Amino acid sequence: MNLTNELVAAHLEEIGVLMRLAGENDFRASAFDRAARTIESLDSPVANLIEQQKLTDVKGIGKSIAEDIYALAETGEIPVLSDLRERVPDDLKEWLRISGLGPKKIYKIHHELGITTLDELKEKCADGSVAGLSGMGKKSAEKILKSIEWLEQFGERCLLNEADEIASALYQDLKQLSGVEEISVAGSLRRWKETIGDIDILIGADSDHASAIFDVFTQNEHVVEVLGRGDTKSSVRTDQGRQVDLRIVSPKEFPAALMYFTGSKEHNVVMRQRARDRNLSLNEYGLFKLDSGGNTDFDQPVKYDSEKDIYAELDLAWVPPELREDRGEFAWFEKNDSISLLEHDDIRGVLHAHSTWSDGKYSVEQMARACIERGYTYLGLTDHSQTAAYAGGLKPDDVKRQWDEVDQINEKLSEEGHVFTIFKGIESDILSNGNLDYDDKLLEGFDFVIASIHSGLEMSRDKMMARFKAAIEHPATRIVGHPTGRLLLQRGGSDIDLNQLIEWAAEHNTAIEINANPRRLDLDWRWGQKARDCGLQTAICPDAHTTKGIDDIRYGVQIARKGWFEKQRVLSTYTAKELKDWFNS
DNA sequence: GCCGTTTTCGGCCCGACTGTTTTCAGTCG
Repeated sequence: MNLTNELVAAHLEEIGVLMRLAGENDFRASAFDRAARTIESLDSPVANLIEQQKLTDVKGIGKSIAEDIYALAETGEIPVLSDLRERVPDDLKEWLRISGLGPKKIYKIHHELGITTLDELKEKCADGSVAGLSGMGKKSAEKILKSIEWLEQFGERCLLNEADEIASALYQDLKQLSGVEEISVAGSLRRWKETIGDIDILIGADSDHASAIFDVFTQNEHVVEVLGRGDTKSSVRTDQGRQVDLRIVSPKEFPAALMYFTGSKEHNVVMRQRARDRNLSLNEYGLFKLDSGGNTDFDQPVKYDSEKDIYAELDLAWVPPELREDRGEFAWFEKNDSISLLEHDDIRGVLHAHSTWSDGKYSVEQMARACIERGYTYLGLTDHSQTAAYAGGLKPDDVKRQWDEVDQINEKLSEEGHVFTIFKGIESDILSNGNLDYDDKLLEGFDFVIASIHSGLEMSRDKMMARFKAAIEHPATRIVGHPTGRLLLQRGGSDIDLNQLIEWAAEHNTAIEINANPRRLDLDWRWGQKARDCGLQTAICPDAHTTKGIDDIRYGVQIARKGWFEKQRVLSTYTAKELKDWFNS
């Protein structure tokens, strides 16, 4: 059995979840969580470690979990998981998504009322059975019902752009209030995760202003429900179904609080452990010495003025928020003062955009002018190829007419004094046999080809990889488009071996795009370390179908940063001349 | 379940808030 890292991680993670639901020791469950994340972020195949019987060399994998993985490799299953699956109904996992319900309460409700489905849970909340359980009450039952309603209407998470819009509006609203000395978005939005659950906003203000600030927050026009309100924290639900948490701390404590509320949880756990190792305690108010009993001594604070100071106390350089995922940042920032990551201003041009020739909404000229307005110096036009009939893909004759039009517009723009180039590209379908979508002669005429899969996404892993291999080996292919084909919150991607794909692409001097459309963000940032090790090139591709779609580049830049991409490995930072040379290299 | 140059056993990150309680467990981030 060929075990992938993702598959092993998924098994371990499921054990962790089911253990909690089965009411078992939380630390034990956490050990499986940690092991899952470790395996997932390995940049070599776990299969090698299995073969060499070296699993326990990996930190966080002990004898017991190693044996579980060996069992998985040999028999295809893990006894402890099989056992858990029998004991814990699958439906209960769904309940974890309900806010206010954790493993303990789920365990209690399931056991004492003998129910497993979401519908049964709704019934028992409505008829008073849940309220009758010890430790639960009428309010708990109401909260559960309400939370299920929200969940069914809006889902658990939203796309990055939606969260970004909600947060920006609230940020603007709060920023100007009197007493607000510091304000920042925190949480997963500050870390630019690809999807967002709750939105976190942090304010530094003296406590006598807090009440007035919370008043404005809870009375914002988009707020439909106030979920909670204390002296330092308030949570609301907006009309788009998102929960927003606002924390107010004193300006002095702002840096520590910002670090704390930015997370990730995993990053914070390591930070606190590092503090403990240095006889300190880290919390949202700062760093403190430990007293003789090993407890936080709030009378002995360590002075700091910024996040940077706090990292420095723990022998680390400042970690950009995007990298705070406990995926290698500690090793890096122990040894290095900083990291050179792609910046927004580095982007010089737009690669991957559609026009009215296929399924875009604007003409080539309109798209080009929109790029110019935004200060970009080239447009890599890539309409769909002929097989994408649903998207108005170009027949060979269309291609030649489009080339003529591009020549004319290039000339016209040049006459107007613009230093701007439209590159003749195509987003060629990778057919099921791995061929590109035109004959070689026509393909040669393009400045560059983005090769993407749009159909047959469900093929087996082996067949998908054979398709990609053939496409990458084709001399015309310069960029691989949205490799997994996932649509965030809608459908998962194809089953492919991304580690292998990255190796192949890097070997053939072919780039893999970071599709910047917030529904895709594919290549996923989690493969950033592998890409870095292989020297893979990428491009920030808005996949724009409208002029406004060009602005999605900003999400792509953030994801590239999150994937540890530096400027030199991003084609979109090249000048038109450099890019042309690279296309022909 | 994992880990350890103070430890092979006994820890494992920490505080706010809520709802249920009369002192705290569970959830959340």
